[in-house]
Amino acid sequence: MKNNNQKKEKVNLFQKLQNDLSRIINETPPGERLKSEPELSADLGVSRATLREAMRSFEGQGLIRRRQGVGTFVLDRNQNIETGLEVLESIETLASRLGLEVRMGFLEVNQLAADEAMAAKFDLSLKSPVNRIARVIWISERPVAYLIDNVIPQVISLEELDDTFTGSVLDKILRRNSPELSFSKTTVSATPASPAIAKKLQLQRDDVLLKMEAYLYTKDGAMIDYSESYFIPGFFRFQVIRSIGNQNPGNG
Amino acid sequence: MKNNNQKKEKVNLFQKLQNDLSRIINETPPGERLKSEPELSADLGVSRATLREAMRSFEGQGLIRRRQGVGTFVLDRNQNIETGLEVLESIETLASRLGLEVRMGFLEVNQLAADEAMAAKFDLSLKSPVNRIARVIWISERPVAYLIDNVIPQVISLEELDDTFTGSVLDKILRRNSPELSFSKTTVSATPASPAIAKKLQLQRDDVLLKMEAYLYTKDGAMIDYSESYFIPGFFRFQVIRSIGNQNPGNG
DNA sequence: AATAGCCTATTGTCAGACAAATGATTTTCG
DNA sequence: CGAAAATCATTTGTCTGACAATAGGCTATT
Repeated sequence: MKNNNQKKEKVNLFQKLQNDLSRIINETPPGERLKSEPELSADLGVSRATLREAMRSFEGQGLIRRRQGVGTFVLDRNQNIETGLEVLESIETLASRLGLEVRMGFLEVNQLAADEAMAAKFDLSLKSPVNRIARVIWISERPVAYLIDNVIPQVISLEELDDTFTGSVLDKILRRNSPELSFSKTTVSATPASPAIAKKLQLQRDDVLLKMEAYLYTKDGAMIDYSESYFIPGFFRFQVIRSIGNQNPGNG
Repeated sequence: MKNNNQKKEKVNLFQKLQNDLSRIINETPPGERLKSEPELSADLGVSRATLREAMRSFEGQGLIRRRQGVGTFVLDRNQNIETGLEVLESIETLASRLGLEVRMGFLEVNQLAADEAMAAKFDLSLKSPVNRIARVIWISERPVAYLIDNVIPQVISLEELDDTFTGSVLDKILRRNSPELSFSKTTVSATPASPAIAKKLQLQRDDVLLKMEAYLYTKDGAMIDYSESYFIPGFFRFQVIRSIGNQNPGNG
């Protein structure tokens, strides 16, 4: 009996591979070549086929460039956070995937009573309690984003927001795997910085911000989190693949 | 005399596979299962390993969900897309779909020589001609957007931009159905209005604009149009559905 | 010195095999 | 008979080894 796999943990091999490969890519200076695929697969203990799936995934994220006959090269990320909008992930998860060092500043947690607008969003009655979690995200000693989550206490109570809280409501819900999430409906816009936000982000008032409003839904169809996010444009590039719609069949 | 923009017949196998697979996914109703990987790879004429690289790429975009022992399923990515970003359409088509009356002002058409940045985008040589089409969009007697298309002359020549031209490069290409389009890679950002654009949109300088940069690709994988679009935020709200990444393996 | 051809390293693709997970089916047994 | 256990078929996950295609460097020839 040939057994080349002594022990396989329950964790997803592919995810572990993605982490390892992500680390290697991040540790490699932009423009440099990675080791060859046979070498890497040997180093990482996976087959070349599996490694190539991960490579393809990173290529799709614009982190590497593969050239047949030459090698695989690390692209210059230019300290930009560039990500697809199709999949929702926390900025902390995104940053660690990109090898950027982020830290959180100015965590503010309040419980407030729902005003009319908020009550309507959550389909709650007026003055129901809503937990508001606001934070500033720093990258390389500069504030780059301001994020506000409004979440109903049934999903995240104030007691849960202890030392272990990283700041990301999304990550917390995902980690405990309850409730099961389905999708987020996000609206993209632009806005001048209000005085309050400008101060937090060390900007001038009315400087330009990219704004996203997101409604997070569970598989039951309940809306459990309404967030407003403000990004300094220079640091963030959000991508989306737009497919070609059904053409007008009338014209042939 | 050597224009290397002509595509070799031997197009990227992976790109072709992505197109085929994309069509299959789009034709499959959400929630339905795709054929098994061995079947699909046989249908599409590629090996299972290559197919799986493409699958991984689509999984990363949140289009499908794969479950070991069960199959691969098409996710429901458009619960409600009204002005969603998922599908590319011209602003003229969008407006007519919404019953808005739009008109075009300030159509400007130039031919310019590609500078370094533009040449790199199109993979052309320096100073190759590029046609630039800029226009202002008006809705209800107010300018609301400024759109710039840069397109290679092989796709749209200056002679084609006659009276019948509505202003939309996208619509023109779609109407004549050549070349066949595949998708657009769009980046969303925010920017203050430059003096030139502010004047065209009747704004103050440094007023906030939503900016989109889009690269339009044909089914051959060639990039044929690079566009910059500036929208006044109050008039546009772009939505996108973001699915939850599969953080938890094999847990139905 | 310039050029054409060869060599080698690297990614691209393939075929086949087995492992692991899942849901349906059949068997076992109280 | 009914429920639990075992079995089976299907499907994705991963591995192995091989060959093709490409690019860049090296060498021999002119």
